[in-house]
Amino acid sequence: MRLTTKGRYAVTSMLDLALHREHGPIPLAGISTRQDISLSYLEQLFAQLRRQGLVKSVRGPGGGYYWGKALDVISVADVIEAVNEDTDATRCRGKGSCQKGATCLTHHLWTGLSDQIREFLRSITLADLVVRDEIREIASVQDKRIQVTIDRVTSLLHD
Amino acid sequence: MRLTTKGRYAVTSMLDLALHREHGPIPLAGISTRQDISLSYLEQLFAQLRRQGLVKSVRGPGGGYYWGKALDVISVADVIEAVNEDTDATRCRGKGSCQKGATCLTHHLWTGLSDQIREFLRSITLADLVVRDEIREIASVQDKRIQVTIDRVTSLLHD
DNA sequence: TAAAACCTGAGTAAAATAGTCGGGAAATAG
DNA sequence: CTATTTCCCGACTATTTTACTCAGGTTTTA
Repeated sequence: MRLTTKGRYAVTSMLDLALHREHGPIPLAGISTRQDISLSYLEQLFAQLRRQGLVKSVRGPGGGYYWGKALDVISVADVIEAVNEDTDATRCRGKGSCQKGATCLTHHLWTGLSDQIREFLRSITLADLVVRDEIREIASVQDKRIQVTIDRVTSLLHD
Repeated sequence: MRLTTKGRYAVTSMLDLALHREHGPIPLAGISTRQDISLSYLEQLFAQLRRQGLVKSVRGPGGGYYWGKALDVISVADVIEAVNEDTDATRCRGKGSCQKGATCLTHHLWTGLSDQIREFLRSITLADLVVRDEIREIASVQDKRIQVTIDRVTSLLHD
């Protein structure tokens, strides 16, 4: 289990998806605009999320992504692990054969600690995050801001 | 809060230090041999640990490092943060001014989540890890293996 | 049939990781 | 006092990861 910005992007994107779920499939272009993440990078992240079954996709106009499981079944740990494809954390890949055949201190220590962190992050689901008021409010502000931008561009086009 | 191999090296080293604390100051050369981490890299890590007051040093022969605080006061989070000098996790450095002045979703989500992870890792101290039997046992095996190597080299020198 | 969306693979600049190298400075054992 | 042991420091470097871009697809619907 590693914690990096890549995982953060993935969690943020999944949360954006969850917050807009009433609008049907969500196109990546929208997430890209709202969360300021490049479209191509999002495509790569979602390809991994899709392989793990965390999201499903619909192609063509009106298409986009939607959650592949119930929100209270998708944990933060699931999302992070989906994009972080684990480089072995223990050098010995759990075989206990690092350091010339002997089991290393790192092995037991870090696998144990890593398991605890994973368990902790597994206990937090997307559903937990969505119900938080602060987050709902920010999402609403983001939506409004983008609507204003769209309106402005639209009016310019009609001048 | 990030979780990488760098932090793991630091935690492992601090634990090695803790396990050998009855031998007085522990030279980095010993940790390097036991944990298979390059001496120069250890020096860099311990320079950061020393700046954070997690370890103290004694120079000259018989010198080495020892813990700078009681083991039950040093948490895993302390050690990881000491070597990970935080690259801002939120892009806006906690100012809430990311994304053209508005507060981003990432900001609240990740700072909150990051705080929870930090709190969790802060609750685990080096003292907690030291008392675990598996770890004590592995350390003992490591010590024996190294003694055998030393004996072998010594006998070769006297042939 | 055109456009909107997903999909794929290859490439790439910047950053972080995981070191190396070379030379110190302080302390102590002999 | 001098050799050795240890910490100390800064610069350099190879590799990997991150965070993208680009150039093309394919699928589906209006």
